[in-house]
This record gives sequence, structure tokens and C-alpha cells, in this order.
Amino acid sequence: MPKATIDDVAELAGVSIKTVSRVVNREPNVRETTRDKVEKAIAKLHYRPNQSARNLASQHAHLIGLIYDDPSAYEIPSAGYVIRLQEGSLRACKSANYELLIHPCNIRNKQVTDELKAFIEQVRPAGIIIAAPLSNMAKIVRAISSTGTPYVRLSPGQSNGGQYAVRTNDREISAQMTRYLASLGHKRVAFIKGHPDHKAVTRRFDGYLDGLEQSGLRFSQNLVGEGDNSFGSGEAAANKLLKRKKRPTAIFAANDDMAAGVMRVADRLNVDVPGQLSVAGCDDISLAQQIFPRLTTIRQPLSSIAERAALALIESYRTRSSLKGSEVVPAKLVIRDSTGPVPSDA
Amino acid sequence: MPKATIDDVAELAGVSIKTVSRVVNREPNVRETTRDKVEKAIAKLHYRPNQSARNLASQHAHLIGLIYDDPSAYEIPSAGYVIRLQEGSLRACKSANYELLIHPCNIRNKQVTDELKAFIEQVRPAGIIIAAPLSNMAKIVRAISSTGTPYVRLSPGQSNGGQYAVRTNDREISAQMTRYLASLGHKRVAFIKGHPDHKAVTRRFDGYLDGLEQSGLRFSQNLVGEGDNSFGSGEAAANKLLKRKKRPTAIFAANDDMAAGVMRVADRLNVDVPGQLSVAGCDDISLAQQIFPRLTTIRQPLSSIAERAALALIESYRTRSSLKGSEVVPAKLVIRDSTGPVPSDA
DNA sequence: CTTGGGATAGACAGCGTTGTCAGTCCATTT
DNA sequence: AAATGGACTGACAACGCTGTCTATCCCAAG
Repeated sequence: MPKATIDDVAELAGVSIKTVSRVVNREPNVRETTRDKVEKAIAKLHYRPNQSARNLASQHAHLIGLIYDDPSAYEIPSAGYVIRLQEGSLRACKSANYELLIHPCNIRNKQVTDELKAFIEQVRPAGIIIAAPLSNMAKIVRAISSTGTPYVRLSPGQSNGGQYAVRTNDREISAQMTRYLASLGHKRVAFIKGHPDHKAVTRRFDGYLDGLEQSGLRFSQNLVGEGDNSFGSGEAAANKLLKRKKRPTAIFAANDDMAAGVMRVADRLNVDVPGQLSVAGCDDISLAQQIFPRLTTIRQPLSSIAERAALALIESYRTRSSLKGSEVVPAKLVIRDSTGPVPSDA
Repeated sequence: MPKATIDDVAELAGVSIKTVSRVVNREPNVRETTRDKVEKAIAKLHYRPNQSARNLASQHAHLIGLIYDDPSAYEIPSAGYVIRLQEGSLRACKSANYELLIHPCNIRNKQVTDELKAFIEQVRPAGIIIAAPLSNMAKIVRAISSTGTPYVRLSPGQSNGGQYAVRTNDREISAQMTRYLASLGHKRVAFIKGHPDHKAVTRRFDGYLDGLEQSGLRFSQNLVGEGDNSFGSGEAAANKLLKRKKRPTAIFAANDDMAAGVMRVADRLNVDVPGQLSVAGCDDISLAQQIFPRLTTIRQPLSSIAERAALALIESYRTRSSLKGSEVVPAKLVIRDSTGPVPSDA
């Protein structure tokens, strides 16, 4: 059987194709009885609107583009990050009958921006979601902006000219984690910084500072390690930190990979976690639950963030309103087994 | 500036739109000089063909659909698996100027098949890639097949009616791993089976059997654990295995998650890996490199498999030939630190 | 009754490509 | 010089929808 088209449905229902279109698109001003007739015809013929045709007629594809830094271009497998972003976007798309087009891009490639533009102009998605850290790269954002396609940035460092953004409360939640550590009696709480290009990660450092202050603890440069978000950099930083004579009793790493590095070093140095050292991370990657002891961390609402972004895009298209302001989806502390009371001898 | 259309290009180049179309699609029978003129015009106008229009006119979207089991529907994060599949598909798509549409689906949902059909019929992708374990579920494959869209199954248990499939040499490589373990002197090599629905995983068991035989080792039911691919099931199986009086000196788990579970149990039971126990997994998920000691495993060429599948789909569309037969992309042994010589006291 | 106006429905013209088919051109062949 | 046939090009009709605009319906108000 050949695929039914809108004409077939219209004929069977005894109405015009425009009316069928109205029913399909849930437009108002269709009489109840007419709607019924059309719906029966649709069901009978197993009619499915042809996306390509509606895309062409409506001047934009019913597609949301999700743009992120290509995980395969690096050693660090940020698979979990990407999957959760996809998950949220997909959830939003599905609810609105849109599709998701993923577009990892390699920023080390000189022609990323051209390639991005080509992608957008050919496909004409209804909107673009730009994930961190791309959402912080001026030339990427500029390229996307230049196409005129609506976009939403995820966790941008700072907002630019009123474009929509969805972020989490990185700073506040990091302060909260720091206070939690302090509340366990820790006085020497160290922090391992992440890659300076990753803005969210630098905000966590600010939160750490806030938390210290709120808990009446003094900041010391000796308690700060420099990392680059990788497991290995976590190991390196932990090595330095743990070899001080007055070593920290708690280490808060700006992401889980580095925290896992810390745990590995602790293990090798025979430092018991959480008995002698509390370790906390950030992101709640899957590894966090798999290492031993299970890592206390901060769960980023990544999938909700992406979902909100996609919904905003779709909604703004539907209502033809422009995208302004920003939205905050709060993160959550996940307390597991890697943190505990400060050792009595400290 | 409004977007240039094919008409603009045709006018500027002084040819018909059909000729522009020919140039854009690299069709033969265009004079060199004409092609040049057109290409100059395209460059000058920054012309990009409108995908929706070409999709409509050519009766199919320049899109490949990648269908896999929704990782977020489970606790087990198979993010790495999905990402590598996407990576390969994307590589193929990019090379042919196609886009990738991802479509995770939840098999526990009663209406998966309807939902899948709706997806395919609305979007009309040029082809579908069905990842394992969906590629082994008759009702899924049947639903997709019923739409008439070409599809390729990844790592199917058995081929059905000549449809194309891409697989890896699961059985052979598992035999090889088993022989490797035997070559280290291990006599009691245990195996932890995976989820019975995951055919690839059952083939690994066959490979284990082959390897045992090829190494002159006797099979014992006592050395087989039952798992379901999850970390927890690996722990459970290891617990049983390691509490036997004659415990195995090597455990080969049908996937890395379970192998990681084994390592955790060994750690808790103070069994040294690899000193007293060798552990091997399969899949080379990112965790494999992050746990301590780093896991010996089998690296599945997942991204190549997906890439081959996508290329086959695109190629078969281009040449209008049907998809027949199957293809094998070999896996690789990755020897790391979790395996070593059999302990002398064993 | 008549009328005004919102609710409802339809006609029709695109949207920007590709496929089909009918040329035109030009170098060979007869 | 005419005929042949492949290389090249273009006219035109789809493809299946949505947007715009107009026509009709129907009910409450005058």
C-alpha cells in the first residue's frame, strides 16, 4: 500500500486538506464533529504527515540541533555528559514531535565555524542548543548567531546581549558542598581547580571560596590544586596536596574525574577514604557510583537543563516570541561514602 | 541578506536550475566550463541547498536513523557504548553529507513498535541502523522492516532473510582471550555470562568454550557464573565464584561492567588482582582504564561497525542496489594490568 | 427579522528542490 | 553532406505540506 497523503485523508473525510492540516497541527477553530471525522480518516489510513513537506512549507525543519564538543576528539570520555544532554533534549523534542539532530564538533579544527554554519544553513533547524564548553566560545556563538537561527546556551560563563541561557547554580551548590565538609569538622578543605576554559568549573572555585567564608574557614593557597578536568591531573594535584606535612583532611575536586584521581592516589598512599581523607567531586558521572568508596558529589541536572533549553526553543517558535532572559535549574548534593567526619588526630 | 536559492544561482551562472542541481549533486554530464561557472556562482552567493526541499523532491530525507536501546531507561549507564556507535555513524554521515538522527527507544514500553514506525514514516530516513540488543528482537526488526526503509542490523544473533548486518568476531576473540589466559598458566578460568537477551554476549560464552578446548582445558559448570551485564550481577557472581574452596585463578566476564564488579569483590575479599586473580572483561568501556588495576579487556570496534553500517546504507541508496550479505569487523585484545601469570600456589 | 462578527472551512499559491523527458550540440561515421 | 548517437542542457511537473486570504455559517444583539 502506498503511503497516504493529506489529500487522501481529506477526500475520505470529505473536507479540504487545509482542515486536515488544522487537525493534525491542533489548530483552533475546527468543529468537534469535523475533527472527529478527520481523526477517523487519519486512523483508518494510518496517515503520517510527511516531515519534509511540512518542513519545506513551513520554512523550517522540525528539528532541534544539539551542538557539543566532540567527545571522541579527546581521550577524556565525557560520554555520560553528552548522553544526559541528549536525553533531556530528546525528552523535550519527543513531547513536541520534533527530532533531535546531534552535532558534535571539534574545536581544534580550524574550520569549525564554517562547518557549523553549513550545517545550520542546510538543515535549518528550528533552534540550536549549545552545550558547554562551546557555549562560552565567542567565535562559536557568533557563528551560530550569524545564521539567525534561535539558540540557547547551556551554562554560559556570562550572558551576552540578552540571548536565552539555561544554567545551574554552580557557585551556590559548591558553597553548599564546602559547608557540608566544614560541618563534618574539616578545617583543611582543599580544592582542585578544573580547566580554566571551562567556566562552570571556575564558578565552582568561587563557590568553594564562598563556602569557606560562610563556614568561618580561612582560605589558603596551599590548599588549592591545579587540574585540567582529567583523571590524571587529579592524581597529580592529589600527590602534591597529600605530600604536604599538614595535609588536607578533605579534598573537593571541581569534577568527578579528578576526584577519582584523588581516590586512586589516596589508595596508593594508603590514606583511608573517608577515614583519613574525605573526597568530594562534582558532576555525578557514572564512575562516581562505581568506584570504591562511592563518591560524594554534586549531581548536575544536565538532562533537565537540556530539556528546558529545547522546550524554550520550541515554545518560542510556536508562539513566535523571542527568547530572552535565562533560567536556573538547581543542582543537588549527592552524599555517598567518600566523605565522613574529620579524623580525630587532625 | 535573504538566503540564496537554486534559482538565484542559476540566474547568476546563466544556466537552468537543473544544471545547478546537477553540479550540486555531482552528477555526470556537465561540461567542465559550465561546472566552473556554477561553482563560482554558488561560492559568490554562499548558496546552500535547502535540505527540506531536496528531501521532499527526492522522496527521502538525507538522514540516517540510529536506533538503540535507551540507556536512560536503565540504571546501567551504557553511555560509552552509545557514544561510540554515534561516533562511527556520524563519521560516515558527515562524509556523505547526511545527518544522523538518534532514536533511543525503551523496549519496556508496550508501544515501542508503533512509536518506531511513526518515527520512520514521518521522517523517512534513507536508512536505519539497528544497534544491539534491539537488532535481535524480532518484533523490533519486523516493525522496521514493515516500513520498507532499508536497515542494517548491528551484531545480530543470526542473520535473517539476507538483510545486511555488520558484526564483530565475538566468538573468535573470546576464544583468543581464553587462550591468552590459559597461556599465562591458568587452569581454572571462570566465565561470567551476561544477559541472555544480549546475543553478542552469549556468543562470547561459546568463544570461551572454544578457547578452553583449544587450550586443552576442561570445562566445568562450577566455573560459570550467571550475570545480567550489570555491575551488581558481576559482584554477585564473583562472590559465589571466589567463595568456592577451589576458586578460579582467572575470571573472564562477558562485559566490563561485570568485570568491574568482580574487581570490587576481589578488593573486599582481599584477593590481589592480578597477583592471586586475573580478571578480564569485554567492551573496553571507559571505566576499564579508570579502575585499578586497569582492566584487560576486548576492544569492540563499535565505532567502525556503526560506520560501516551507515556507509552501506548510504552507498546502497546511491547506487540503488539492495543490501545483501554481511560484514565482519574484527575486535582487538587489550592487555592491561588486571591479568597476570597464575599464582604459584595454585 | 436583520445584521454584525467570530467561528469554521476551503481555494490557491507557494516552499526549493529533483526526476522525467525532450531537446540541442557536436564530433563521428557513412 | 547527411545521418548517427552520445554528451550536455533545459522546461516543466511533481513532491506533500502550510500560510494567506476569502467565503460561508451561525448565533446573539438590535
